[in-house]
Amino acid sequence: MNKESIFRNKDALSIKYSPEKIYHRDEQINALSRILAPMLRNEKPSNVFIYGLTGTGKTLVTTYVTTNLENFTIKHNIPLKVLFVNCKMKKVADTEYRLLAYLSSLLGEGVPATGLPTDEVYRRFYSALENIGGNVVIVLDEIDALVKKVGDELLYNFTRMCETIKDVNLSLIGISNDLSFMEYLDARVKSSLSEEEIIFPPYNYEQLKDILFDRAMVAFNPGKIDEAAITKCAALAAQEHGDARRALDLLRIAGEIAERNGDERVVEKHIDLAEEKLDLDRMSEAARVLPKHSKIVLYTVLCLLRNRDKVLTGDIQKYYEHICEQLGVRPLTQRRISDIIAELDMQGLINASVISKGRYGRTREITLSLSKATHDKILLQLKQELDL
DNA sequence: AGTCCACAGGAAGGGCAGGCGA
DNA sequence: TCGCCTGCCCTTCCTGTGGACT
Repeated sequence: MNKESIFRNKDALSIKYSPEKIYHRDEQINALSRILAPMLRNEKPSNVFIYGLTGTGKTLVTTYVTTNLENFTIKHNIPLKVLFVNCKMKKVADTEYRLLAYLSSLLGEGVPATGLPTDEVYRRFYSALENIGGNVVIVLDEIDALVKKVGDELLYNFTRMCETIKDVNLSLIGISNDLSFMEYLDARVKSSLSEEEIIFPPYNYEQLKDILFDRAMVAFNPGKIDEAAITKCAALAAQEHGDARRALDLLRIAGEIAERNGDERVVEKHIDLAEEKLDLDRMSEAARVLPKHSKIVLYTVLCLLRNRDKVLTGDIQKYYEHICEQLGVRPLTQRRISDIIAELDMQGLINASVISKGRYGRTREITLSLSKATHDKILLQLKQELDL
């Protein structure tokens, strides 16, 4: 209690924090503002498609612009409603039905979590929209995840809705991490959704430094963090496609580690420790919430990769069945295991790539990119969770 | 040039749970 | 309570495929 804390305002390093100044995104802010401006004259704006890798400020800029827009319209008495949805939110907006139900609830129209036919949910959503009237902006964050899961028919319906609905200026903002995502779409959806496109390039080292120094000023007490630690953070994040979110996480965790160790200030060493911890935490949490059979498959992969650097689907299948026998559970079929491996790959828990071994068949080659310590800890965690 | 392996991955559908409305 | 709907997990059946081998 007597010691001065390292942090002054830790929230400044979280993703929920909206900084006073957004660095190196003036171009994108202006572009989005110009696109949405027609709403201020009660005219329908274009739909917008926003691309950029994780941690490039897409969501930050979008919320910044829409919040300012809302504040302005409240002052000038212009009807505007902004609906923000993260399509990756499990059990909330990851299917067509749930997304519509969630949007309807934001508009004040209750829709049960399941049970209704989809056309009825659409009908309720339409009527909620028409009741609200005026200007409505729907922001679909991580839209690529949704489309990959449920197809593009939903977007087709949405874009049709933009054109047909009465008395409402409806505009869609789609945000995606995946640059190739547009290729999956139906041509009509593509042209309608991307009337306007805004691209968020990755931050470079210098830009990340500006952002981190700015946030560190707010987050840490004076003299509690080394300049070298911040530049190291920026350098690490710049290597990883300029992900500002990761850089901020690193800084926050480094601060926490320093505080816990009772150190005076945050130095480079703490950043290294933070990087290790970040990897472990991400893996550990992802592994913890996996369904049972996915856990067994992950456990299998970790076991097999303890003394070699790659495994194939067939090896996993055999060992998986062996573990299932040990546990006394009925093993799933190869078809399902193939999907589970693909799911684990999608989540970044393993790296799987399809390769051909000529006359020895086509298969997936699975590797890991974990430190030895993380590997062992996750293996142990799964072993305990599975009761092995 | 043709064969053939060991899967990948699409399609269809079963079965169960959760929920609504009559 | 019953009929119906969606979501989810899974199986079965099937076709497709890259490239080493013959």
